[in-house]
Amino acid sequence: MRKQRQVASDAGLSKQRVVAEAVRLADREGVHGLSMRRLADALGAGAMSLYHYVANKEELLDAMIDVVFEEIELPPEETDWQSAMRRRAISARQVLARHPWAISLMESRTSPGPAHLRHREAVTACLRKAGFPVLMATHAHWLLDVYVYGFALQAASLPFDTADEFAGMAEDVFLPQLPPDEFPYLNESAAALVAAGYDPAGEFIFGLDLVLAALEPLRASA
Amino acid sequence: MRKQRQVASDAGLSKQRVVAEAVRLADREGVHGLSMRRLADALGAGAMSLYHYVANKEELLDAMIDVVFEEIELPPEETDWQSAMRRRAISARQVLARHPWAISLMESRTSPGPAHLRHREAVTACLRKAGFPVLMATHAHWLLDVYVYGFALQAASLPFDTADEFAGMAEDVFLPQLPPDEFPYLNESAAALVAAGYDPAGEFIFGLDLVLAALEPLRASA
DNA sequence: GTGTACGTCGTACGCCGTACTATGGTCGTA
DNA sequence: TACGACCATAGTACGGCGTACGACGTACAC
Repeated sequence: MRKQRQVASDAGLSKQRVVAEAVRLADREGVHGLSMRRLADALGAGAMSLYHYVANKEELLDAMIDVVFEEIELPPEETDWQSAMRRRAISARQVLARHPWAISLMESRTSPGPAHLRHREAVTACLRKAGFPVLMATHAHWLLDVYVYGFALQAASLPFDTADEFAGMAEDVFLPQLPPDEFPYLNESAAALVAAGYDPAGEFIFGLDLVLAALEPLRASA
Repeated sequence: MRKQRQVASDAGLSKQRVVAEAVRLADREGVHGLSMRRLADALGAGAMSLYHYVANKEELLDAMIDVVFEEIELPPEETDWQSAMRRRAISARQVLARHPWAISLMESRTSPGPAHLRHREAVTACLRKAGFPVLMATHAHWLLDVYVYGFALQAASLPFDTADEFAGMAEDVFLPQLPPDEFPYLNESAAALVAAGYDPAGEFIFGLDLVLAALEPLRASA
């Protein structure tokens, strides 16, 4: 019988369990709150035990990113390319909103994991089958990724998440910092945004559809 | 007379000097290489002396980001909106390529500095004067920023910078990891990309012009 | 002259990632 | 059943981090 631990599910460690708990911890406390010691505590283990499942923290972070990619829906095969790309982009945005730490990790992870590669292959396949010439498919893929990750990056850097939070912060924080004579246009747009309501999902769709439409003409030029 | 220090330019510290040296250090060693001690060493000072110019490291990072925004060209006023946005976007890409650490900092900096605000005001002004309705200007501004920062984010996560480096890594690293039967499309596009040559500046212009053209129709609908 | 305020310093504390070493339980084989 | 090998786990320790604290020189106002 195993020694009693402070965690209910004490079914022994495994790389999968370690990585999953790391993701949960990062979701809860942000990437700054993720340390090997705290992760080990959360697993009811000693700090050094983790190093039997990951070579070092870098490898742990790589594995966490790949978990994120596993959560992103692959482009469905049975529809037109725009719907397929739309689906996977929306899924990606949701996943990245759920795991905001992932964006800050992307910049420093250079070698893609298996789920990431599978994802890239599926997206490239979808674009090629839709009639994009090889290099155009590369451009389109790149642009779509830029959009998805760029959006997530900007969204993560905003100190609010909902329309209400935005309205509250606009009144209490932003507008007081923006003298109307020095920043007339920012005042105008902040006021308009408060009136209209800030809607991240809608904002995402707006730009996404613009990008998808802009890519359409590049398709038949094979 | 001041005590002799290990650094040539020993004209006394100041917040500006501290921040400038921090930027230089981050350029040279990356954001991981930037510690208060190393920064103090580079300035020929003790670690704690820095805390008379910045409240804590967070404030230092905020100030560094604002220095980056100072370097980005404001949209010129005398041309059409597309040329103006093009200029400032290209400038932003160059600046972010020069300071790759800036992108990883953006995600965690939530309150914009003065240069950042001035920049936002200028961009918003340019779009409004070009005839974008208030909310459309917001959408356009957001989309352009998504593109610029998203591009920089992706570029920073690539382990190569030039066409030659890419070609070398493709042969030595990427293709060996991609069994052709499992990843046929990625193989195809990697080969095509090696043949065509990877060109980050060109890739940036390609997507930028696509986005600018897509935004044009939103302009007159006031 | 002398008080005061400020720039700078060394030191200390509690974190971090992780190298090294020890330990105890499990299991294949005799 | 006994033993030896293995391996998951734990303990300790080291160097580096951000930074709180208090002491030291000295420039300047009176």
